[in-house]
Amino acid sequence: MDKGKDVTIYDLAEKLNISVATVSRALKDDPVVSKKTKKKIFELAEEMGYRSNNFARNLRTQRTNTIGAILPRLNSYFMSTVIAGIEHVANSQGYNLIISQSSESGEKEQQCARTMFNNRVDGLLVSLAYDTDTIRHFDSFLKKDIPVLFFDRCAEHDQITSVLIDNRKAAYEATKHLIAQGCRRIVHITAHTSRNVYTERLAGYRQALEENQLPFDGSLIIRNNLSQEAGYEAAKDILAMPRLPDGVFVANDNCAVSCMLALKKQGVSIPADMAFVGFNNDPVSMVIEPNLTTINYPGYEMGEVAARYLISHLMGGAPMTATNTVLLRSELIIRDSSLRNP
Amino acid sequence: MDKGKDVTIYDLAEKLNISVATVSRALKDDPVVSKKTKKKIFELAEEMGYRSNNFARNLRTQRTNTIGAILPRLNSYFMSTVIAGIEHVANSQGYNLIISQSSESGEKEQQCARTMFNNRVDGLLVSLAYDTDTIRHFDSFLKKDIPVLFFDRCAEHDQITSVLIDNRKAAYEATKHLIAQGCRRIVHITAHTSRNVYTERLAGYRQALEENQLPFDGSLIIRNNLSQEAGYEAAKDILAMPRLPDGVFVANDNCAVSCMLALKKQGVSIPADMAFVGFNNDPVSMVIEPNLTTINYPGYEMGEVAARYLISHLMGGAPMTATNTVLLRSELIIRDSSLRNP
DNA sequence: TTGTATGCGTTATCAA
DNA sequence: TTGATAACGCATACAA
Repeated sequence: MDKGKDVTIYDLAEKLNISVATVSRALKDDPVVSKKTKKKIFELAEEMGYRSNNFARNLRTQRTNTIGAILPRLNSYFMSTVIAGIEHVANSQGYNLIISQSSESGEKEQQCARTMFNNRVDGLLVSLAYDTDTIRHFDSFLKKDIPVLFFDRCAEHDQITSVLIDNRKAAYEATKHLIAQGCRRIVHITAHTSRNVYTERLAGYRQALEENQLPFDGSLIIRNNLSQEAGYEAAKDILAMPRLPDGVFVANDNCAVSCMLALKKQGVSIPADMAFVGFNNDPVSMVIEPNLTTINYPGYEMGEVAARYLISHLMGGAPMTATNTVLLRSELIIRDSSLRNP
Repeated sequence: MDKGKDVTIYDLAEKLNISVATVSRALKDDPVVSKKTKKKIFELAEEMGYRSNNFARNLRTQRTNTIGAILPRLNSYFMSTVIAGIEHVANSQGYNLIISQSSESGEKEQQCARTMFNNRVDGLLVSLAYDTDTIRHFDSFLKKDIPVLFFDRCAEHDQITSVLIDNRKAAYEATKHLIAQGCRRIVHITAHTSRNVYTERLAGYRQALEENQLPFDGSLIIRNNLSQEAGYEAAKDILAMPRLPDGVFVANDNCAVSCMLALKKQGVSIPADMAFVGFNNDPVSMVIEPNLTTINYPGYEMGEVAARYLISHLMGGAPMTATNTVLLRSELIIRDSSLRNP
């Protein structure tokens, strides 16, 4: 048990008086090596505390066994849940995971991509930043046939598969539900961006209005960054409206919750005066009173699916280009914040 | 712009009719290379889309420029905040971050450690799992002088520095506050483990009782896994007590919040009947009504400090063995859940 | 200031 | 079934 130096296959080979080639093969569990030698080698490796050198292997094989993930932020409930799912799959498949966050900045996202590229990840999982307006920074990957996969915050690209839910449909269901509860003037709070998830949700909202012969009123759309603080601001905006709305559909639970709190403080009764629906099924939706009706967004599953998909491709499975989009199931969870006739 | 093949320093050298050694040195910005040649090399590198091969370099230098992080779980508010802090520092210092989760299992933690070891991380950040009872799985790192650093969930070890808050003191303050609010029978909900953070909090709780001549009553200690579900169960336990408590100090906001919800549903008035204090300053503490008094636990800062500490050591800074413990400031945030005489 | 030559630990291609 | 050996791309000791 030497302290400083690492044990290599040369050490093993020398000690057993065989060639490094055989040792290498044995360690890979190559069936061509005889059981006997294999056993000898394994035992000695164990005894000498051998560990394979990944760099040398990577250098040789030109693969890293590492997948990269670029996320807009790490410290949100949804994203951390997704990461947990990704990590779980990656780890169980023997892949390493390297993670970085774009902090919702397109510029930072490009940096992250470059770093991932230089680290030669075998594949890349990405959820786009708020203000990413071009996805050319992934071209270098595609050019080298390194698969890239978007999840949640996606963009159209014919070489990149997207894993997401049907945001339009989910928003449609949410809005329809509010209408069914008697709402006629429904505010929609969404992000100030053209990121797919938000435009789709807006589209679903509009569709539900139209199908129910309700006019679309642009003054009922509030755009902000969907943070907690933004929720308080939104409440002010709502209270300042010449005619108060009777329903609010928010593209994010966090923002919905703080908005509800602010409105409640001003004497607004929920759901009687205003019914609320959020998005994500964040744990806070169960803490706010009344509990928030929301869209269940399976973050953990999304992480698992995305990672599994990427890895199975890396392991020589189905080509990615075949499928353009993988849609996960989501569902409306009805709670008290929107139930007017219980 | 060849598609398949990577550009190497050999390509650059050949094209410029100089040696690879010079190219290598120039790319490292070695001052020994003349400005002129350096410029030529940089320009060509840019033009040909050269990117350095980290494996080759790592293989050569025996360093990876990567730090590993093992966390009990990724999908909790606190932990994801810590990760964000770690990632921020690592990234800005040019270090890669590889992450894995032990899922609160000591066994899985050992696996993670082994993987990190095989990936030859330059340093390791660890927050221990619930049921980790030995830390021998980090010996292999220490033997090779790979620095290991604990944060939040720590264990005593004379070669491992710990970054944490003064849990005992924080719990002491929390309990003292409840006593000052008139509480005399204070329940403490904590984890079913001997992990430092929980034993320390319990110790702080006891100390506050003793200093105020209140008897310690083991039947007032509720142990569970501090999850949301556990909070509901804890509420049942509390309501089943022969004599109801008048204060509750929970080692975790999430659990506190669900416990409060369950108690409220049963007609318990908070803080009048029972005052509540949580731990962590999780966002839900601001959503629950009344808002939860809690200990502010600076997760992001903790991540930053831990990462910075490790990296500065790696870059040849202060040796880690000098400092045993880095204590971060925490503070009691008083909100309505514990304020009896407003 | 630049060049030569070697080793880092594996894997893969031959040949035996 | 095994062995010898050439890459893989880079960094550095030594020489020039």
